[in-house]
Formats: sequence, structure tokens, C-alpha cells
Amino acid sequence: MEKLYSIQEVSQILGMSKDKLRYYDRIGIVSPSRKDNRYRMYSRDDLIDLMNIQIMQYADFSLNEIKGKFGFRKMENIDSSYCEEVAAFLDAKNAETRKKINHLEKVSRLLNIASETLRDFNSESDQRLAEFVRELYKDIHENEPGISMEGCDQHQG
Amino acid sequence: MEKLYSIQEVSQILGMSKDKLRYYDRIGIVSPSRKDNRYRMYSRDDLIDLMNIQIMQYADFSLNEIKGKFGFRKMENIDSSYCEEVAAFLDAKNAETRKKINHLEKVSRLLNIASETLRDFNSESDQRLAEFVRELYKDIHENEPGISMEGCDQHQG
DNA sequence: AATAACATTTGAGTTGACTCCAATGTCAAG
DNA sequence: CTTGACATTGGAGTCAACTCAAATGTTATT
Repeated sequence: MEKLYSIQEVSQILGMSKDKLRYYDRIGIVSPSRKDNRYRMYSRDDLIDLMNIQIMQYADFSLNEIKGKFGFRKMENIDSSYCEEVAAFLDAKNAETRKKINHLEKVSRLLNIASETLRDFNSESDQRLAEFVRELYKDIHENEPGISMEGCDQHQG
Repeated sequence: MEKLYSIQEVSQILGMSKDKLRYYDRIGIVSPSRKDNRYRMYSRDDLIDLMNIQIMQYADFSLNEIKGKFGFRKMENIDSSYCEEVAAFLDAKNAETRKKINHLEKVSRLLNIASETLRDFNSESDQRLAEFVRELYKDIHENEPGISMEGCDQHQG
């Protein structure tokens, strides 16, 4: 007979607010069983689900994705085609993640150049900045067609 | 006498919705002058402001940050101490950005290991995953004190 | 003068993941 | 039997950055 946890205990153990736990119950993401008095009681498996959810959120999955793609704990029937499906999903997420990293790397370079230019103004760094900004601008509008810049490429400030 | 642009023109040139432009006006971030009929007319400088805003948004600045920290175009009086202030702000943002990149790099590794483990299960990759997850878990709770795991470190799924 | 294609304003709705509140129920200790 | 610390629910509020809708005004063309 395994130990069951009150909402307060779970909150302390996992560092999630009680409201958050109730919210997860409400939206059906982790719904613990109840005592006679309707108090929630979390099983060890519920805790594990919650920890997995924390990890998935760390990995930028939305609650909807988590809810949709991952039936935790029903892993007795691990179908290898289902495994492949989930793996493909993870790969897609990873591709997305690499894109974000790429984006942020550019941002970091931009901030570097900009602060350098501000600190020690000279035409070389200014030009570097301007060019980089132009490149970013292309990036920003990469999938929008029919945008003409008509001589607006001077920058300032 | 410089050319002025209607809201529709600006929308097309810069690829921003008219509603967005009106919204920016509303919150006082770019407020163009008006014709007699109250129609907005954007100057070339307004366009440049808007482009700068696009760049700053690309760089993950909020509209509040943009509004607060950057008085565009009033750069005649570039105070070197103000420059330093802004540069420091950019540096702080950059530090934040590097942190995010760091985070995402971990996420990417996690996704890699997880999908690999799913595709070709073996105790080696499984263990690698478990260890990595444990490490992440530390990461997640790095600044929350007093959380005990009491034997919940087994993972599943 | 009618119509279409613009423009304006105010105010409300959207999204996700919570967070907060008020009213109420349960339970152990003194 | 009252007090305090728990628990429950439903529903509303929060945040940012828009987005949409409705009612209305303006301009150009037929």
C-alpha cells in the first residue's frame, strides 16, 4: 500500500503552487484520486507525471502538446510505431529549438555590435551594425512577399 | 518637402497590419501627425522608427522596454553617459540572451537523447537520459530552496 | 447621389498558463 | 464549541501584443 500525498505535500515536494496543481486537475492533465471528503490525494505515479511535465515544460512544450502527445504510464503497451511517432515529434521540436537558438545567436551578435558601437563610435563599427541590421531585416521579412524598401535603408540612432 | 505615407502604404511597405500601427499610435510608441481629416500621415522618420522597432522586437525587447529606453531620433544631444547607459542595457539583454541560448542548448540535447532512446531502446541511452533529466531537474529548481525528492528519482516512460 | 474603398474611434476578444478571490466545507487541538 | 489550518469550488483577473467588430466619417469614381 503506497503512500499518498496531499496537495500541500506535492506542492512542497515539487515546488509547484497548489493553484497550479488544481489547475492541472481542472484541465485534465494530472487528475489525482479523491478521498471521501473530496480532498485530492496524489499517488507516486501522479508525482512522476508531474515531474515529467516539469521537464517537458522546461523543454518548451505547451500543456496542450503535453496532454495530446504523451499518455504517461500506460507504457505497458509500447507500440514501436507509436514510439516512432513520438520520436518524430521530438525531432520536430528539436528542429524548432535549433531555429530558436539560431535566432538568438543572431540577436546576441546584434546586441554585441550595437553596444560596441554605442561605447566607441567609429564608422567601421557603425557600418558593421548597419549591414547586420539590413541582414536581419531580410530575415524578419523572409516569408512576406512584395515588400519594397524604396530607399528606407538608412539607419539612425 | 518630404513624402508622407498613409497607414495603408506603411502597412504594405513594412509588412505590419494597420491595426498594429494604430495600436502603436494608441500606446504612444509611434504617433504620426494627422491631416485635417484626422487621417494618420507617417513621415520618413516615423518609418525609420518603425523599422527600428521591428529590429528591437526581433531582439526580444518588449514594447515597454522599447518605449522606455529608446528615444529615437532625438539623437542630436547624444550624451556619452546616456550612451553608456543604453550600452549597459544592451549588455544586460545580451547576458539574458546567452542564458536563453544555454537553456535551449540543453533542451536540444535532451530532445536528442530522448528521441534516440525511444528509437533504439537500450540501457545505456536510457541511463544517459535519466541522468540528464536529473541534471535538468536540478537546473529547474536551482533557486528554490527546501525541496526534497525523497525517493522520487525513478523515471518512467 | 450612390457606391466602394479608404479612414476614424471605442471597446471588447484572443492566447496560454496560470493566479487570486470569495464562499464554503473538513478536521484536529485546546 | 471555537479557532486555525487545512481543503473544496466557481469564476474572475492577469499579462503582452495584438486583433477584431461596430458604428461612423471621408474621398474618389461612377
